[in-house]
Amino acid sequence: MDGQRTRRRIPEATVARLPVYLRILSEQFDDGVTNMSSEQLADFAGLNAAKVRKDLSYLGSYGTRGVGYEVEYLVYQIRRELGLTHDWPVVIVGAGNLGQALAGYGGFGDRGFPVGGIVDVDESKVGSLVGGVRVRHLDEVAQVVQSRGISIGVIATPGAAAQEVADALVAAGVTSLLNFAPTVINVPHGISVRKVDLAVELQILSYYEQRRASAKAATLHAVPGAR
Amino acid sequence: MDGQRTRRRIPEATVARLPVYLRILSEQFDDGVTNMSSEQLADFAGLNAAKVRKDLSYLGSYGTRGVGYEVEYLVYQIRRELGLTHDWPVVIVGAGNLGQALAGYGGFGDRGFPVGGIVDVDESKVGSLVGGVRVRHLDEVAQVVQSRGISIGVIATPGAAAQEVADALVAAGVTSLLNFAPTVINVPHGISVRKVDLAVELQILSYYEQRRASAKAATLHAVPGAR
DNA sequence: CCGGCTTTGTGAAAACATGCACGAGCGCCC
DNA sequence: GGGCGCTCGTGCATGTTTTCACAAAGCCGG
Repeated sequence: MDGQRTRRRIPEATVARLPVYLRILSEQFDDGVTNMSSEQLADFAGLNAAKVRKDLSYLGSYGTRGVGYEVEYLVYQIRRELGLTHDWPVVIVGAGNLGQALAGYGGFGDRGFPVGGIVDVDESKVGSLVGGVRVRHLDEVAQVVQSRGISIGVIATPGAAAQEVADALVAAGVTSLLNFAPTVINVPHGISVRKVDLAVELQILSYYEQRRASAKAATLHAVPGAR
Repeated sequence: MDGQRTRRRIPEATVARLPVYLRILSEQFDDGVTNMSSEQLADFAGLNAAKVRKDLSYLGSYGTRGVGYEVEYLVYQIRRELGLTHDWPVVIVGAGNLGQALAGYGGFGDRGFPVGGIVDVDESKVGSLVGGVRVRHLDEVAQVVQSRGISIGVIATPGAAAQEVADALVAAGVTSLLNFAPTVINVPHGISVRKVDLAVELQILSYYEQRRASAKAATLHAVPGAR
C-alpha cells in the first residue's frame, strides 16, 4: 500500500557518506568494474568494511553474499535514495569572487545541480554574465526561484549579508541552503542548511598541528621509554 | 611541573565548534560587548546552552557563575587552544580556478593563514602571479614548504591528481591537509586531513529535499488527522 | 551580611555512531 | 549435488556526543 515512502530514516552520518560511495562506484563503473565487495569499497573510501555494509543496508539488501555488490545497480539505488534521479537547479546569491568561481566551476551543472540563476545586490554586477548566466538583482530572487522551480540556494556573500539573504531565499520558497558565508544563519524549522567555512577548517587543522607540536615538545623532556 | 601541556584531550565535535565560538565572540567584542552568557552565545551559534558550557569547560573554568564569560578573555583562551597565537602559512597546490579563487580570497591571510606558496604542474602557469604570489612548479614544493616552515597544504587540483599531490606534500613535510578535490586521499598515520566537497554537500541537501518531497506526497494521500 | 536571583560546571542518562563477530546465503568446484 | 570458501546482513558491545538537571558559586539589593 505504501510503496517505498515508509523507508526507514537513514542516519545523518550515513547520508553524508553515501555521496562518497556514489562517486567511487561511478568511477569504478566507468573503469569497467561491474562488481565490488564492501571491503574494496571501504578501501577506496578510507573506512572499514563493516561500516560500509551497515550504511548500504539502510538502502535495502542489495548485495549478494559471497560475491559483493553489483556496481551499476548500487549506483542506481544510491542515486535514487539521494534524490539524484532528476536535476536540482540552484540559485547563487552573490556574484563576487566566490560566486563567480562557483558559477564557473564545472562541478555544479555536471553533477545534477545546474546554476538556475545568480543574483546580487550590487547594481554594477546586475546584467553581467557570470558562467553563462545573467546576474539579476536580489530583489528578483523570488521570481527567479519560482520560475525555475528552484529549491536550493547557495549563499556566497560576505558574512554580514548572509542572514538577510537567507531570509530572502526562504521567503522566496527555497528549502535548502548551502552557506559559504562565515556566519551561522538562523532558519525556520524544516529548512536544511549546510555550511562550508574555510576559516573553520583551517582552524581545526591548526588545533591538531598545535597539539602535535606540544606533544613533541613534551616528548623531548619525557623519560625515555616511558611512553 | 608540566604547565598546560597535559591538557585533557578535547573531543573532535567540540574542536569543530570552537572556531564558531571564536568568530562570534570576536565580532561581539568588536561591537563593544564585554560579557556573554552561555545562552547568548548558544543563540548566536544556533546551539543549546548546555552544549556551549560543556564545550567551554574543556578549556578550563573561565566563566563566572551568575555572570557569564568575559568575552576578551575567552577569545584569548580559545585562540590559544586552537594554536592561533601565531600564523600558519599554507601552500596551495593547483593554480586553476579554485586555487586562484582561494589565493585571491582574503579569508586566508586575514585569519592567520597567509599563502606561503602556490605550486602547479602546468608549466604555463608556473611563473605567473596569483594573489600576489608567484606560482612555482610542484617539483619544488619541498623547497617551498621547508623554506617557509609550512605545515598545512591545500589541495585544489582535479580529483585524479589529488592522491599524488597529497603524497608529495606529505613527503615535503606537511602534516595537515585541506582537500578540495572530490577524492578520498590516503595519508600516513599522524597526518590530519579535512575535506571540503561541494558535490557532497549538495547531494546531502538533495537527500533531505527528496525526502521532504516524498513526505509531502505521502501526506496528500494520508487519512486526514491521522498524524 | 543575608537571601534571592542568575548562571556556571558537571555528573548521569539518553541518543547516536562505530566496530566486532558470526550466522546465513550464495557461487563454484570437484 | 554436496562441501567449501567467500561475503553479506545484523545483533551486540563499545565508544562518543548530546541533553538533562542540579548543586555550587558569584552578584546585588536591602
